[in-house]
Amino acid sequence: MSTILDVCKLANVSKATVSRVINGTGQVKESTREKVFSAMQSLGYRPNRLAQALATNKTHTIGLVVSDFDGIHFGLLLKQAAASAEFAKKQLIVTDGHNDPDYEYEVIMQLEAQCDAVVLYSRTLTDDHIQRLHQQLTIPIVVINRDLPEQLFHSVSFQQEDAIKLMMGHLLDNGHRQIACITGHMMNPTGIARLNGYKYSLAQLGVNFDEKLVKHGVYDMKSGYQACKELINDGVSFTAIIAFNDCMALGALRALTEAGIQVPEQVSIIGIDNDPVSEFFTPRLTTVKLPIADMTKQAVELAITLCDETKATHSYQYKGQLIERESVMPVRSVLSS
Amino acid sequence: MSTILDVCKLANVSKATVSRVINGTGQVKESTREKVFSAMQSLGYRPNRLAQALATNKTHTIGLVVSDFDGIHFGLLLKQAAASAEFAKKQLIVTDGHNDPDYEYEVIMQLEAQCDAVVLYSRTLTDDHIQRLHQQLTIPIVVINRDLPEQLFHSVSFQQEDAIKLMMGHLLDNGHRQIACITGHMMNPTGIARLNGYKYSLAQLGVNFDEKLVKHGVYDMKSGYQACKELINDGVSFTAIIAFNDCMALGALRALTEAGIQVPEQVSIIGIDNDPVSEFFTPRLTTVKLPIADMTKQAVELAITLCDETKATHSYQYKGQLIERESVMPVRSVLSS
DNA sequence: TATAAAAAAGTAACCGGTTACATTGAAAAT
DNA sequence: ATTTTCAATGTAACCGGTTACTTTTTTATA
Repeated sequence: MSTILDVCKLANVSKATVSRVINGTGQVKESTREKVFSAMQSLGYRPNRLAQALATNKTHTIGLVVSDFDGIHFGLLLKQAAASAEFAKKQLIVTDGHNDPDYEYEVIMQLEAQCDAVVLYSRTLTDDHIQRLHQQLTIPIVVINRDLPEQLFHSVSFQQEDAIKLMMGHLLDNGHRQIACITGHMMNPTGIARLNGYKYSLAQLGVNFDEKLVKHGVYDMKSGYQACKELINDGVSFTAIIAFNDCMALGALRALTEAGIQVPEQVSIIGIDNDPVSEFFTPRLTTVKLPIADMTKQAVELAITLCDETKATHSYQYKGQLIERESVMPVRSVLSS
Repeated sequence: MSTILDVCKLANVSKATVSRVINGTGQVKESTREKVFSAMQSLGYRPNRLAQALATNKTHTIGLVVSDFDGIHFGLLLKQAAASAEFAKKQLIVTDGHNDPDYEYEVIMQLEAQCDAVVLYSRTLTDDHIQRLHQQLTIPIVVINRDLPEQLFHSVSFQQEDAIKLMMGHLLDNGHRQIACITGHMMNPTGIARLNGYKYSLAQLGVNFDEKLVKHGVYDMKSGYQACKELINDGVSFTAIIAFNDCMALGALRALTEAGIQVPEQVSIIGIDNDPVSEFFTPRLTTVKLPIADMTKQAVELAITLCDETKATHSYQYKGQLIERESVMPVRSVLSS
């Protein structure tokens, strides 16, 4: 791997001059520029990014941290982040926190010297961790999908509670009253906000909250499947299931199918995310779209802006959008009444 | 962000001494070590990785390059790579090549100064690109899922052709003779090897290869869906579909379902990958497992080994394993005969 | 043609670490 | 008491770039 010195020798100029032609800064005679260029060419020279970063204190890199690489939105998120980063000619470095808050915290702190800004999509970090990060870090951080009480940092968030209300509204409008709920993790704000939405919607119509109708999943198909199976085995009666994401809804669908329960004729299901696979199941899953790609784009672009200019705290809010497909229908009793 | 100099001042020692306690090298008096430690502590000091890398020419980082972030195996691959890397206390930096061979080539060359080794899972790079990479790069490269004629570099590969033969064998054993095929990209060796497997198996039983039964997809559900729709619209008759991955098989399943064609009663489907979602569709998809997690683990571990020692070219071969579920059954005519 | 101004190129310090080598001081050996 | 040995620490060069500042060369102006 050749260095700038090799280029210097071959082109018979100083480091400064080579540096100037690399960066297109300062004044360089055309003939010299060509000399240097061809030297770089013939050596296959590529400036060492680490050295450049060290010297300029600019890495031209955005760090993207997720709690876990198998996160549900992970694919879309990464793809969009990569696209936005490349568009701005920034490098993207992606890391996960192994679902361990302390590890994740360390990972982010380590990123400080390697990035100009970081985008965080965390499921595991506590609010307190995030606060500390915000205080300690000297580089800007943009948080996706996390609302902290005070708007202390840049964030791109989603109206969790409203989204659930939207889903519940759809179910309630279709006459459902016995609505089972498959939640996600309950240690973070997302799960809590969503459960609040569920309870709120129930209360609005004077339906009692029934603990037995609530099962906790971990956002994957398997846990949705299992939660639904428990629901069935428990013998509680319900006419609809609301799941805190599409994957779990789809897992539940499978459990229902296995149990010989018809969807949506006997039980309706609604999910949230608008996961690409949802359209391919039978019946096609009714869901609420969580615009993760848009949110990611916003977050990465904001992060990129923040590399160069300090800005007052920005925060963007996105909301859900109902996508009606085939997994929800009016409850039988309503039809026949 | 504090530097080593801040620690020096606070602890009243030289850079060398601080460096020694950071790395646990050389001799340092216990009392001094403590002094330095507490200085680092109170400053929240973290050594700058870039500077360390520049000085030592060791980055403790493995680069993972994929052609595209929405690659099918992407989730599992990343998760496993992250786990293996962390286990060895290496940083993992992940990049995609935007499905553009030249861009991908550049990305990898750029990684040279930032990584000690790179693991490549490429769908877009040509054999020639890979050869050039191998010649140009001064760091080792491990290629997943790619067989080059000569064993010039480290690789972890999958017996593509045999896997297809396994799938075809299963279909043929079940009496199927009219087997439609939904392929993937045809510009890379994987697609070609797989198609060869298809043709070979057909030829073995003296079944004519019929161009009309072959449709090209791009490994996602949508293309599988569309390919299958075309098959139906074309009016060609077939009793089974073999798809070059599970996603496309699942897309085809959806198309069949929509057309009112029963799976597996009227048409059998088989995929390859053992994608986690395959189990949740109805009917559960019969498939051939492609042990991507194992392969990734192998590749990353090999890459990590190669950071420290130069080794002769290694190459590992994995093979497929049939997972029988519910989407394949004996062809009707055979049953009734 | 001499001189000021502008352009081109070079010098050297710096970014934040590591490390070979030099120096210091104290314990061990003579 | 003197010399040897070695643990403990410091000095300075280096990694591969950037950049403020200086010097040299060229061009423009008088």
